[in-house]
Amino acid sequence: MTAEDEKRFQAKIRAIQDTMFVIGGKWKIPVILSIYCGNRRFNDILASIPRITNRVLSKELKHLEENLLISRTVVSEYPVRIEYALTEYCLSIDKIAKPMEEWGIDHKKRLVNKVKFRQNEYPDCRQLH
Amino acid sequence: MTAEDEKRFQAKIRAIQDTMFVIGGKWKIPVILSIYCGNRRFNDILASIPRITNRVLSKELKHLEENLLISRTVVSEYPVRIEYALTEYCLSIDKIAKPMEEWGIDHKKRLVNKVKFRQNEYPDCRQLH
DNA sequence: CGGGATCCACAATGATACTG
DNA sequence: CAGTATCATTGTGGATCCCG
Repeated sequence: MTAEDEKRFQAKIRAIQDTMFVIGGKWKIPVILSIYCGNRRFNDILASIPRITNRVLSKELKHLEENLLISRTVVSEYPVRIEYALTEYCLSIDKIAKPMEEWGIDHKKRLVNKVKFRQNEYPDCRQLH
Repeated sequence: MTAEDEKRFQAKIRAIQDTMFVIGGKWKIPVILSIYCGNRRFNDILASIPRITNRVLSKELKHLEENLLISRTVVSEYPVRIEYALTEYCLSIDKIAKPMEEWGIDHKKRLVNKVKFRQNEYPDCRQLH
């Protein structure tokens, strides 16, 4: 393995880690999908995702905003509202979400006989409207 | 949003979370790439990934083996060796790794002016050989 | 309503030592 | 060599309260 190969691999790892940093974790995809589904206000999003707390949601929204995936708009009416929306750019994550979804489905079939498959079961999401 | 849409979204979220559970986290991609690069023995892999500890590596290897991405073979010569290798199936993660890599690279360009981009800087990987 | 501040429990990780 | 065991530390998230 040459030094150039090394560099390529390092770059690859970093890029993948970057992606995971942005959309990885327990709540980012649910938050994005919640907004995608029509929830625009903090408490609506909060209510739509079972078991999430306001502190965590707050952090996640900030993170997603910093990464340009969502926008935060102060609507200055009375009373003042705050609205979240997906950015155009956010739709680009479908490029990764799709393959991940497909792989996840395939993988589950492969492990159908195993018990210890997933630790953090994603909760029922019945309130997504 | 109908009840069926709801179910579809729940399934989508779960599938993506499943994928992240399997290949997400700090070390799984580095471990896979290390083996891909030719490291087959525990201590070689350990030495090739900066800052990983044997305890964590041990867990990661077990996790990857349970998920059929790597194989663990006891070579009964004298002295006994243990060899890790990628499975054929493991190569299928390229379907996700590629899009993630590309997205990560694009995303970084977009955030070139932001400082707080990535928290856990992946270490220099100079010992990957 | 949209969060921030604080406190606390538990999980994840590191360091070090040890074993078959 | 290929890990496990133990302990200390850190981090992460939940629960709760509070505030403009």
